[in-house]
Formats: sequence, structure tokens, C-alpha cells
Amino acid sequence: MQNNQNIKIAVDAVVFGYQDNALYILLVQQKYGHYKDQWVLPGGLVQNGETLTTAVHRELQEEAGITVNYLEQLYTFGDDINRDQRNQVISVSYFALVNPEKFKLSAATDAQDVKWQNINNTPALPFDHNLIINTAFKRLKAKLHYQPIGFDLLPKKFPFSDLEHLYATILEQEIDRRNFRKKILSFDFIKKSDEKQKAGSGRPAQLFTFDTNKYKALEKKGMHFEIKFA
Amino acid sequence: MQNNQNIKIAVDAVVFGYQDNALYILLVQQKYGHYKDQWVLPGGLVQNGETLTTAVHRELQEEAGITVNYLEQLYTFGDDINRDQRNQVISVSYFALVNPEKFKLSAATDAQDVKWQNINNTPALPFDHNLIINTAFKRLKAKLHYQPIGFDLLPKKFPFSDLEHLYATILEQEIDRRNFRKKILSFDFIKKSDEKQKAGSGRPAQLFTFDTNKYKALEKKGMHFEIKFA
DNA sequence: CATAATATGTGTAGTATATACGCAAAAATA
DNA sequence: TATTTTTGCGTATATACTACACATATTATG
Repeated sequence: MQNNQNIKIAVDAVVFGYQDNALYILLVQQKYGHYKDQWVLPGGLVQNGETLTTAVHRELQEEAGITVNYLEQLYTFGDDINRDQRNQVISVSYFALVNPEKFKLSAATDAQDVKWQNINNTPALPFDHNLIINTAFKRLKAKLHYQPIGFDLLPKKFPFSDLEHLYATILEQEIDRRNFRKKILSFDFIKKSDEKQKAGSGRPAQLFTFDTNKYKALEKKGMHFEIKFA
Repeated sequence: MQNNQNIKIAVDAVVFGYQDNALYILLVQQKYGHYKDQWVLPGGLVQNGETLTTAVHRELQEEAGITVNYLEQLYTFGDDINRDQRNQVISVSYFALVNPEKFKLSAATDAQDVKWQNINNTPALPFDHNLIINTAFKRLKAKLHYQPIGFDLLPKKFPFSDLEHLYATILEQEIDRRNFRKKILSFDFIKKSDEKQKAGSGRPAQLFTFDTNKYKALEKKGMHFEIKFA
């Protein structure tokens, strides 16, 4: 096996969070090195003997003190030789979701600072991190249609209107409240909670939960989650 | 940047070919080294200064003398530390399609031998190559439903029955000939060719072609290819 | 040369799904 | 007590999917 290969492998993560009807991504500020003080996606080099998945979890813990709710591999970026100025680096990037309970970021040990950045207001970032974010955002939009991942962005108990606003916000389109509710309920993996929403103004909403086990069971039986909008 | 990382990066490709109502994948026989004489997916280490895409094309050329019709990144395998016995290696794997005109494999320079292997009869392979093949096969099945990639497995001019058999073979399910034809034609990106099939037995079939430009135009206008079966 | 065999080409009725749309109920606020 | 706000439901219409049968063009057979 040739031994002169000089290419590094990193992992990076695009972590989405949703709160107050807006979508955010997690950014960290570099503490050391060539890119010190710059805001970037959480991530870093894979260690010897470490799996890719372990590396992502470790970096998220070290840099943002966060444990994600949902994680999947996104894409591997290695077609721009100079994406890192220091050395040829390939980034295996990941797509992650957290719910608002995780929205408080603990002081990070390996990063100078951490923040939630509104996706619609993302600044220019080093490396190809804007490209990675766009790729992840497209994936999120697509998945909302054919996989019930919206629930991973909400608290365990939520009113129907929150789910509806989440879809409307992320997909940037209006949706018919009545048809949306009918369609989601027809899948039969949403349970009524016994609680009602602590009232704001207007009629108090029933709270619902996503029943993961029931979803998995239905999926095994051949159910196919899909939701479209006019 | 830490400099003691000792992980290698390879690319591997699952190349699908379709002929005589059967689906095949491309395998190569190793010429040198620890895995000499074993059949594996075409691939190898990425060279310094080389992009991932370039690396795949190079390997396919060197090992099988083939140029593919369609190529996309599949998945990056790096969660099994010992997938390669020699060293920790991460495989960025690719998914590719060729049409029958490319079915003749020229003598490979960097491999001992090359062959088309029927997918239903794949032997146990070294590394995690069976896992990679399964992942690719799932992707192929899924994509047939929502992306018009079947055409990349057929010659430029083809009778409708070939397309139908391709779907039936790969998805392992019967499909209604009449509804299938109606649905495909309704998208309006298939052109009647002026030719008719050189006759076997039975009524000679009209030959069709997939109009790539028209497809792209329609896609821009918001058309969404999707085909389901009962 | 006539008949059988084989594969292609088309249409329609019935069913299910998606869309459009309006009003009543429950609470907070004025 | 009236008004505002937000939730909770139902129905009629349009669209898409499904099931299904027979005529046509050619080659093979007797």
C-alpha cells in the first residue's frame, strides 16, 4: 500500500435548530491556529483508530457541548483541492438536528465561542462551509417531504400549529392548515398528549407527541411517509 | 494542523450495467499486493493533489478501461476501522451507470482481469464491498422511482418494452404495461425515433429516445419525475 | 399459402387521493 | 359582555391512480 499519501480527513457537521419560528445552524469560533477567531462549522480532523461517527460526536461535544437528536452523513467534500489553505483535506460532512431543549449551548472547551446563527443571515465562512451549509439546507427541505424529521426539531410535546409553522418556515411556502393536519394525522403515528398548551391568546391547543415506535412499526408494514403542498 | 494522522483515503465505484434482462456490476481482479487475485470493486487510493471525482474516473479507466454514463457520490465508509487489513482506510464510494454499448470491457492495464457480475449472484468480497454494493443497489432501486436514470442503462434508442423490463427486473416486481407506458409518456421527455426495431417475432416496436434537454427544461419549470407501482 | 403464435399498441370506467374552502368552539383581551 | 385570536373540524370537486381486454403487425409453423 502506497505510503506517501498526504491528504487529511476531517468531519464537519451542520446542526439545525428551530426556535421561535426561525431556523438556526450551529457555528463555533476557532480558538487556535491558522483560522483562529473565525466562525466555522463544528468539526475537525479524525483521530487515528477513530470511526467517522465517533469523530463527529466527539467534535460536537468538545466544541459545543451538545448531543444531537438526529445525525446522518451528508456528503464528502473533496473536489476542491484548496478548500483548506494549509493542506489537502477531505471533509466528510454530517447533517444533524436538535430540539429546542438543547438550544442552550454549554461553554465549549475546544472552541472560543459557540452560537446559533439564523440560516437566512449566514455570513461568508472560510473553507467551503457555505457550500456545505447549502447542501445540508437542501437536504433538510427535501427530507421534510418524505421523512418525519420535523419532529426532531420540536420539543417532545408540541401543538399542531408549531409543526405547521415549522414546515412553512423551512420550506418558505404557505400550507393549508386543515389539509396538513388531516394528512399528518392520517399516518397515525402522532399521539394526543393529555396536556393542553399553556394558554397565550386564543383557544388552547391540544399537545401531541410523535410516537417513534409506532412509526417504525408502520414503516415495517410498508407505510410510506410523504407530504406534498399545492 | 496535527500531522500524525495515519488514515488513507480511497475511492471505490459500483458500476451497474444492464443487458439481456439482467443487472450486472463491474468487478476487477487485483493484480498485486495483499489482496492479489481477489475480485473487488474498481477503486484505489486517491493521489496527492487529485480530486475525488478525478480519482474515480482514473481508477475506472486504469482498471477497466471504461467511461461511465452517470456518476454520483454514494456514501463514505469509515465506521469500520478494520475494513482494510493493512491500514485504516476510508472509502468514498461512488454509484455509476453504463449502457450496453460500453459492455465490452477492454483489457485492463492495472487489474489482472475484469468482468460483469450478475448482481443476484455476487460472491463474498473482501473489505466491506458487499455492503457497498448493497447500499448502491438500494440507491438504484430508490432512484428509479424519482429520477429518470433507467435511460442511462439502455442504448440511446430503445423499445418501450426494454424500459419496462428494466424496471421490472431491477425492482423485482410486475408492472402494468399500459399504465407504465401512459405514465412515462405523460412526462413528455421521450421522443419517438424514426426507426423501428429490427424484428424478432411479434409486432415490431417503435424505438424511443430520452430527450435530455427537454427533461432539463421541464425540470426547471417544476416538473417532478415520479413513478410508482401498485 | 393459410393459420397459429408472439409481442406491440391503445381506451375507459371505477376508485382513491389531493385540493379548495367556511364556520363553530374555546379561551384571552378590551 | 363583546371582540379578538387561535384551534378544530367536514364536505364537495378535481385530479391522479388502478384495473382490465381486445385489435394490430409481424414471424414461425404446418
